[in-house]
Amino acid sequence: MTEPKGRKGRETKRRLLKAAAREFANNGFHETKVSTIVKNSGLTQPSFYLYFSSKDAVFEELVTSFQSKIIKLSESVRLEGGIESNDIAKRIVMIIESVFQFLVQDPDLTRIGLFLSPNAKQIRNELTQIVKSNLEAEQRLGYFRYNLDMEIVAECIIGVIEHYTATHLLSGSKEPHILAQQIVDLFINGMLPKGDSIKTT
Amino acid sequence: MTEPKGRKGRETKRRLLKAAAREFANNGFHETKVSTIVKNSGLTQPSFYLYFSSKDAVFEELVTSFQSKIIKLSESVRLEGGIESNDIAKRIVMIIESVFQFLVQDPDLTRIGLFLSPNAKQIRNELTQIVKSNLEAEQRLGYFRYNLDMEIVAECIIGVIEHYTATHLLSGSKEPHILAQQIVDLFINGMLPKGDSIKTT
Amino acid sequence: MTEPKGRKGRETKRRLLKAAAREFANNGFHETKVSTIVKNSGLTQPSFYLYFSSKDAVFEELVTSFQSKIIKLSESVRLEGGIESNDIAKRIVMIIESVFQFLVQDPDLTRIGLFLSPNAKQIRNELTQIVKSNLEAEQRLGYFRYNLDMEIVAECIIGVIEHYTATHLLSGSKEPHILAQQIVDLFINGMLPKGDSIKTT
Amino acid sequence: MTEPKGRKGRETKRRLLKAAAREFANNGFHETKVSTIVKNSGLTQPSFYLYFSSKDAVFEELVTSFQSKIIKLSESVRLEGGIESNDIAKRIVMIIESVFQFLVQDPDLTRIGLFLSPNAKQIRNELTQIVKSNLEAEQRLGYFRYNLDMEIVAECIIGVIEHYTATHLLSGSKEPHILAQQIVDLFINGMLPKGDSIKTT
DNA sequence: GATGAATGAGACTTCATTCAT
DNA sequence: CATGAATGAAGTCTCATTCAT
Repeated sequence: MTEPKGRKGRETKRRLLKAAAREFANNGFHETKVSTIVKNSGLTQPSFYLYFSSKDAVFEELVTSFQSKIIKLSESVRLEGGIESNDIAKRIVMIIESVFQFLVQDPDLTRIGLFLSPNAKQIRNELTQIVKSNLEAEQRLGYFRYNLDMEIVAECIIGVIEHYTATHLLSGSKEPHILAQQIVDLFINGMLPKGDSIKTT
Repeated sequence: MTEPKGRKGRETKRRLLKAAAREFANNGFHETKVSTIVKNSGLTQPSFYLYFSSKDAVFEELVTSFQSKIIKLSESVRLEGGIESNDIAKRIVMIIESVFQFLVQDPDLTRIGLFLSPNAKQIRNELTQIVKSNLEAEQRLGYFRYNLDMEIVAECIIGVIEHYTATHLLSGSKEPHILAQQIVDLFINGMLPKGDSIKTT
Repeated sequence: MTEPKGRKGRETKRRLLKAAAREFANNGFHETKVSTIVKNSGLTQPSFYLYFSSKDAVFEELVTSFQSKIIKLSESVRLEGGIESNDIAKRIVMIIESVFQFLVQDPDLTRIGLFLSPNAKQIRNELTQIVKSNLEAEQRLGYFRYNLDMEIVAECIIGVIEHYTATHLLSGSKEPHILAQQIVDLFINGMLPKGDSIKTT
Repeated sequence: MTEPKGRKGRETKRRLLKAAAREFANNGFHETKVSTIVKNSGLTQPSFYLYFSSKDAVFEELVTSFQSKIIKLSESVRLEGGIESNDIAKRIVMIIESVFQFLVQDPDLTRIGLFLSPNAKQIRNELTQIVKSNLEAEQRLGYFRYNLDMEIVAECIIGVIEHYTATHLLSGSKEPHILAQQIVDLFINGMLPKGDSIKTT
């Protein structure tokens, strides 16, 4: 609750956060018991309340941490946009890969921020908007079909990212880089054999 | 716990299931209390245990119900596949639309079966496999690029379906038919202007 | 929390209220444990919460009960005023005695309502106002010195009542009737030998 | 726990006592937390235990302090009694006023010693005895009605003092001197118009 | 088929107090 | 003289579940 002042306190708090993240990610908010968290941190229950005002508070702190990290990520992505390579596909691959890299880096936190948090919806929304505005800029430059609604595209990409994160990424059964390439190939080139095109309306 | 024999019993059980579904869908498993379910059904707690052996049991029953319905759906989809028109895009649109229609039909049940259930992962897997095998059949017929890994495509489609279901479908803010068209257009034709093609590896 | 519906429930609630009153009266709010209350009622803790939403709630219910009883008392006192005997002193004795009788009737409740409740101050205030307005009426009829501030008198009487209630009445070491007589004698006739009078300002 | 030796130590202890008194007076014993006391003293919890062996100990120390001060007061009152004027009413006014003055001087301590302490009853008893023996002496000198039980009178006076202390004195809404005059007037002269006298038994 | 009443088990949280520095 | 960190003990409350009618 009061921020720890010495090295030992900071260390203890980190341990608690880590243990909490693991429990939340594995068992969800309600199945996670404070007693388990402290046991896994080698502490007793009152110590927990030395660092967090409640069980909700740790959860919140983890969510906030995820949120602020993801904001940093999206900013850095935007920056790289400036040095933009002339190969549009490669650029998108890189972006998606870096998103995957970020998400896979701390799987517990990702599961909490992206799937467990009540804010999750809002976080996804923000991500969608970022992707959308990026895509629209590129669409205006002629890289993409002019008649494509980039909102839809953005939603689809986010959906795919969510899905893969939940199913293959956090479990480590797919490589971020390869995955990004395959997804982008699909979205960029579509499913038809080369040269074909179909009207769907 | 034993199946109700009389008409009144069946009716009561249905009321309980409905109330339970609403609570689970809105608040999740743990936030849902048996006391609330029975209150909303105009019953008392012991009555609840006349029809279900536990809170877990109702939840399970709802999940199972969703699961069996979705199996029926996928079978009917496969059947229609046999009689189908030669326009591949339209066919896919129809399939996806019918999935959306199914999911939107009972939003509470969908949220439970698709997002809340611990089986959700497995259910999604099954769906993915069905989609994949369908797509592969069509790929062999030359409808799709031969070098496309249909596992990837299937996963992406499922991801998109999940995402839209969670964000726009259950809330009623998008029409299943239009949505299906837009998604399929993207997947079929890709994002590039007509005629272009890009190597992503 | 929900009012008991059957005879057994009402009986149980009464038992809880009684046990609670005894504990509160003897040990104060904080030293009183719900666990003790239920033990003394032959129940388990959850049963307590079947009848009261919290520990605060029982306390409040007891205070309210005291408060409403005292209001009834003061009304009945006012009524008796109508049949007013022509002996003013006797009338006052009777009133004070009936107050003592009331307070001594349920000592636990009295201790709670008069000394432990955060409302106690307010309750005393109300009592003071009632006494004061009664006295003023009698003052206007010429029974009392015209230059006496009846607010002061009322406060003194209430103070004395409180004091005796706390020290001798609830412990049973003084008889209400005799006590009332002695107090009234003092207030009415003062301390001086007959005929004397002293200026105090 | 051991008495502080240095100047700084004594100063710190005084700060703790003061903070403790304020908390106890405002919130009662149980609502008062050691953590709050030390916070308001700009100290940490272990420091508290450097000066007091427990929470009970500080409280006790405050009560004892009040008690010893009140003993000094009653002694000084007795002394002044010896040198006193022959105007009995004025003398009593002065005594009561000096009691009020004393009580109002440190309101926190008064609230603790007179109302919060478990010893309060005993303290009041002692006070009552002192007042009683004083009054009896004066009664023997013929100042007061011979048939008046001075125990009763003493109890009443103490009751009134308590009441006014709790309601108007500590809050500052009445002046000690004026209050004392009005009370004494009532007790000395009674409520009847001059010359009247009533039998109450 | 239904209900009023009761409970076992366990979760979160608080607080006075101490350890080690 | 003082502090950052830690803990034992205990209390309030909740909830799924069952008993007895």
